[in-house]
Parts: sequence; C-alpha cells; structure tokens
Amino acid sequence: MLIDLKEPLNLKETLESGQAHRWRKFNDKYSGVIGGFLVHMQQQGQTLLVDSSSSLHSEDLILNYLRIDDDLEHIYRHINKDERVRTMTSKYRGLRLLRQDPWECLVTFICSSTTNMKRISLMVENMSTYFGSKLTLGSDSRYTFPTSEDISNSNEKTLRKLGLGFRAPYVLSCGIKVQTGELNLNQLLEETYSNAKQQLMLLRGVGPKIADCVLVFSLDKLEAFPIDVWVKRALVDWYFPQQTPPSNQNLLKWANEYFGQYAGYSQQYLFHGRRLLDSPPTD
DNA sequence: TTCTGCCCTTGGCA
DNA sequence: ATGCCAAGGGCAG
Repeated sequence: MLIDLKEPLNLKETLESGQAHRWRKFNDKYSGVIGGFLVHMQQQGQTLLVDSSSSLHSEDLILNYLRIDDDLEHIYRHINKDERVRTMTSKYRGLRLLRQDPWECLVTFICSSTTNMKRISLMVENMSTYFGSKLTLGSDSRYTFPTSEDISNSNEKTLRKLGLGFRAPYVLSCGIKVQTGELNLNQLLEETYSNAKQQLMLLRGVGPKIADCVLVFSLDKLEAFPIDVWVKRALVDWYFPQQTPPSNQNLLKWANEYFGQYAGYSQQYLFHGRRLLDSPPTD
C-alpha cells in the first residue's frame, strides 16, 4: 500500500521516541504489530510504504495510529513558547504522538517502571511470544500482544519468568480488572482527563507518570504531561536551573499552565531531545 | 495534606 | 568485574 501523506510526518523520530516499544528497524523499514496484524512501514519523503499481513488493513487504520488527524502546525503554534521548544520542534519536525491500543499501552508502561527502554521491549516481546499468535509477513514473523484474557488466566510466577520482576502482580491484577469489566478502558476515552487519570491511578502499579503515559499515548488526552527522569532533567536544566528542583507535582502544574492543552506534545519533544543529548543515536 | 526515604526485580552497561 | 542505572510506585513515618 502506498499512502500519500498530506501532513508532516517523521516516521523515524515518531517510532524511535520511546512511546511504543514493539517497533524493530531493519534498513529503513520498521516492523511492528498494529490492530492485531504485522505491519511493515517505510517513509520516502511524503510517501508512506505500508505492507501488512492482513488485506483488511486500511489506510485509515494506519493514519489513525499515526495521529495524522493532529494538525502539527497548529500544535506547534501552541507549544512553541520559548527557544527550547522551538529548537526541538524544528529539529524533530514531524514527530507525532501515536494513538496506541489502551490495554497494550497500559501494560507496557506498567512494565516501564524503574527500567530502561531495551528491557521494556524485552518484557513486551517475551509476553507476546509466550501468549500471542504468530503473524507472518514475508520472512518476518512476530506475535500479537497478549489479551487481558491471556493475562488474567496466567499467574504471577509465569509473568516473573517472562522477566517482569516486581511488576508481575501489577500486570496480573490489571488484566483481571479489565477482563472482569471492573475497568473499562474504552470508556475512559469519553471521560475528562482528570476523571480518567483518577480511575487509572486506582490500579496498583499505576501512579501519576504511568497514568499520564496511558492517557496521552492511547486515550486522546493531549494535555497529559508524563514526568519521568528525562523530562524532569529537561525541565530542571532548562527552566529551573540553580534552584532546588521543584516536586514533580509542582512541575506538572507548571507544565499544564505553561504549555496548555497540547502539553503532551511538548513533553514528547522535550523527552526525545533531552534523551538524545546524553545518548546520541549510533546509526 | 504533602513530602521523604526505602524497598522492589533484573538486564544492560561501563 | 561488580556496582550503578533504568519513561516509577507503594508504603511507613
């Protein structure tokens, strides 16, 4: 499938900015799983080359995942409050937030606690290989992400064996709540940012940071502003130098007022930019 | 109410 | 090699 892009997109920065953890790169092509099917994507200028293991995969499904409906120029006008952000939005122009599956996003970011991006991918791939169904596209094969039913029928020991460590009981409990209907993730789409956040934080293993990740990466709450170590470094270095660092709670309040309704986008550019400052890409 | 310090698993890295 | 770090959160005080 060839998709003629009418909006700015930088596929590389989008898929390599730590929002989603199942994309694998070989040459200029990315392999991942969207909507239960294996997808290969490659960008050539304003053209997106897409190959899928399913003929049912439509252009709309891909564009929806890439949030092509977000008007980036409009968003840049909102978040370009200063030179720092302007530098990042200019350098990584076309970096988009993704619209991921809420369940997969929730489990993935519970797994992100006190670990690094490589190990998040490891945990997610271990779970997919163990629970998922095999997908094939050419010589490439991947596995679907475990369903809440898969997880709820599993147990802590199995999840620990897959490398989740102390996160195992959190993921298990979460799977059970989604499976029983105690937690309805799709309903959170209809709720306000603050109501949805409160409900997510009732889950064990989900605090303000992980709740904000799920809200901004999968539940269309673009005002959510996840503060992790990198974003905190960026804020402290660039906005609050030479003073005792404000608490995360105060930084969150500040960010929501300063960046406004698209704070989530500013967060992603600050995160990506600050992280690459310490560990420049090797390729 | 809000903040602090400590603990939790383990792969990757220097 | 062995200690530190890593897209945090729960809990006690």
